Amino acid sequence: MEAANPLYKNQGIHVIVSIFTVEKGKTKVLLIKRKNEPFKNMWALVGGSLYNNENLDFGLQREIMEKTGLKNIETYFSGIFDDINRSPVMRMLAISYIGIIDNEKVSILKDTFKTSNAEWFPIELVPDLAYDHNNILNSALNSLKSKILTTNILKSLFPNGFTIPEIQKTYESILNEKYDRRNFRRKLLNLDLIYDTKTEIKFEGNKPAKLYKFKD
Amino acid sequence: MEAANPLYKNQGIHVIVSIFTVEKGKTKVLLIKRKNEPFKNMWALVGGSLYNNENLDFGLQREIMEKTGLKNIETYFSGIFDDINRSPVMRMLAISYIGIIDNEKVSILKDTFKTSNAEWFPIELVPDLAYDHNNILNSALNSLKSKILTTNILKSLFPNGFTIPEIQKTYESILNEKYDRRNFRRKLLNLDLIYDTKTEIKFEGNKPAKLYKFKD
DNA sequence: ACAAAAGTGTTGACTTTACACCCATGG
DNA sequence: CCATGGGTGTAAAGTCAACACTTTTGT
Repeated sequence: MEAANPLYKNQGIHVIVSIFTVEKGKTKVLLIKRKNEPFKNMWALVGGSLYNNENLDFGLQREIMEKTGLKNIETYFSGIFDDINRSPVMRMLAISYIGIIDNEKVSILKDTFKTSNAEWFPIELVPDLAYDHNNILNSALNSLKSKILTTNILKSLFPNGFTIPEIQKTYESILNEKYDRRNFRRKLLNLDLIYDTKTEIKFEGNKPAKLYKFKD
Repeated sequence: MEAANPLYKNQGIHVIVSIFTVEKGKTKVLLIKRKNEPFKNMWALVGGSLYNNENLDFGLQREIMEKTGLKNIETYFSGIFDDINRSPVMRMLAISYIGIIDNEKVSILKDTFKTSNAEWFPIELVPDLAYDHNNILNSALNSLKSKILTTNILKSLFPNGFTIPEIQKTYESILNEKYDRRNFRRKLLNLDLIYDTKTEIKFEGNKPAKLYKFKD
């Protein structure tokens, strides 16, 4: 059925995801280079237009797949962007999500039907992006900071588990803070988000560390 | 400009608000009775379809005005409802908000172009609602409960200020809890959301109470 | 002077912070 | 046996929960 009132027509929904990783103490975000108008040849966050037969998560996963080749990325709601003119094509509402993955464990398609490149950018080196994606990314980064303190969002970064000193570095990278080793461990354990796998990981020349995993 | 891909067409956005009040220890929600299809003659939350030339807040305020006569209601984001078939007419995404006002200080239009009635319903006596509005209301109530603990959302209930014992009853009504008077006062003051107006309110036969207001 | 509701302070329990020592490994 | 980084405990400070008495007003 078609909408009668012309004011109801020509509206669409963008689903956008800021996919983060943490590498050597740097928080990075995955950007793709657009092949098509509008904003042809500009860098952009991953995402695109929702189809009218998709719910939000389904459409977002399709867009992630189409533009990066990645499958089953866990995403978390971040915010809504409703500027009337945020797209030059037609009125598009953007619904923004965040995700986080280990960039060394995945391979990203650099060339797809709609993209001509894909790169991880350290967040302080992000260029001018298509649409209002710089804004969206900014707010996504804030969401990331608050989510790692209360949810198991980092699970996707450590699918095989992690040691406490290892994940502490990740927290410190994302939040730009330093924490006391002993108190950090206690606090993280008290959050009841992780459990001891009762296995140990050996490093070169150091005492082996306990391996933990996030609960579901 | 029209979207090319038919999957991009026929999508719309509902802006929906659960407007609450608290009266004699009861949390109530404002419902309107629909005059038109779909869901003709059913009760529903306030809201409707966003126009393509409106941002979310503007569209929401217009809908509130059209269906209740109320102006300038402060609203807070609550959630998104993306079921593909949540509207029988076409694919509609719903963006849900909450608001809270003093029902004794406003007058609600009972008959408008699109509504044939409007009533405050105690939340435990809410009937079957149009669309997925029962779901939306449920989640809105949870948002309300968490927002009163961290934001000044109750400001709109007490535009002229409040005494601590008075607002404590409101907290207790919404959260269904009882609190110690002394600890409640200390906690609320520590949140840094309110300030002492240095005036007092006299009640019949009681010690006068200090008047506080929410900060902006 | 009494009833009704408002205002205030203290103690113990718990949580959070700061901080120092011992342990396991590889070289 | 030494260097590196991992693991743990404790004391002091701060926060939160429980609780009782005093104040102001109208009658």
